[in-house]
Amino acid sequence: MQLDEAKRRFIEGWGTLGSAWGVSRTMAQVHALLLVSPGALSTEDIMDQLQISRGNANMNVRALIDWGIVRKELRPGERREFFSAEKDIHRVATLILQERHKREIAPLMRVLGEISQVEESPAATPEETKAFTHMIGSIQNFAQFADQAAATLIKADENWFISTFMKLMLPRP
Amino acid sequence: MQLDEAKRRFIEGWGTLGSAWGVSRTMAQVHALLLVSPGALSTEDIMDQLQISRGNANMNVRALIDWGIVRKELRPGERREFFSAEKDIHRVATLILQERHKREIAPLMRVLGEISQVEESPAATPEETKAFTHMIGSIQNFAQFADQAAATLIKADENWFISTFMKLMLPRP
DNA sequence: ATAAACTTTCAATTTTTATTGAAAGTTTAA
DNA sequence: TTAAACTTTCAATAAAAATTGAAAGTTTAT
Repeated sequence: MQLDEAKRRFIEGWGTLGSAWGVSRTMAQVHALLLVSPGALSTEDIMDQLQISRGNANMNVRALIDWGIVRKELRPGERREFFSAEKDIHRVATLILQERHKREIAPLMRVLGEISQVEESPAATPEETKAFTHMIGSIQNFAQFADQAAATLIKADENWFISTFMKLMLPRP
Repeated sequence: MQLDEAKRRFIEGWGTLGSAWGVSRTMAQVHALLLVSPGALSTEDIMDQLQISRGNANMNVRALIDWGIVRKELRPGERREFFSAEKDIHRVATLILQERHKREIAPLMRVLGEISQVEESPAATPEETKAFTHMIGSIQNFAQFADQAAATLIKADENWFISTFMKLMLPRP
């Protein structure tokens, strides 16, 4: 397979993965394009390569910068902006995790905290209330654990020794 | 807060979380409703409580059954079907993880494996090709590690001792 | 065999989300 | 200050996804 074809397939695959996980297809494709481009690209480059409009390219690049996984790059003597993706995959994972935590997990945790304060009332049996608070509590515990574990493990994978050690030690999923 | 209000808020919050992670809002809401309902519900119950059509309720319940997190329940002497959610949150997490792996991660990994076979060609510099295969390789490694770690950690959290131990030992994210 | 009680399907419709493109805004150089 | 070279915005439009509801299909009891 030629490099161009391989890049095309990566962009397509990354876009598909993104849309399955709630990231717009185009945003994921812009990210993929920047990931596999050796140098920084201009808005026009992105428009050309992905066949999208200027507005669309601009919005999605801006969103990626918001996520912290794409950087503006200014070149002396050039007026337009160039963009490049963070290439360290562990850093990408960390940044995405942080952002999703902030945007989606934290708000849910707040709601869980509030509704776990549910009061006993004549309208519901004590058993029903207890079952509910138990359910909410176990979701809270699990989310907190998963959250912490994810961040820790990304750090762990950055270290070759721990990574290799764990791959040997952990049973297959 | 009354139990009903708390349940309503949970259903809303779970629906919002779902839609941010690529699960349809309604599917997540049906799941949430079943999670906080002590007994099994009929299609009609779901329609009433979430104010959705019969077709919609049926499709989403079926999808949840496909995911393995909702079960049909048949009652002797009743013709219609009742549905109940898996209440063990660790099992829910495991099943969701398995399904998402199968549907979204595995196909991407297949693509990554194929495109990592990219050949040297006159159209690209060896450096460019090497940078590409390095990028793809690090995504492959990371995905494999994360996958394995996630499954292992869910199992770990099922065990109170390990869970508590790790919470003490792992640094904060 | 028929009817009643359900479940499933799917074409039409509605709702939501993404995209366009042109106008408005900004920065730089002369 | 003006013009050129860009970037950003946003109302209109297009595309995608979810939803409805009625018809078709299925199962069970008689």
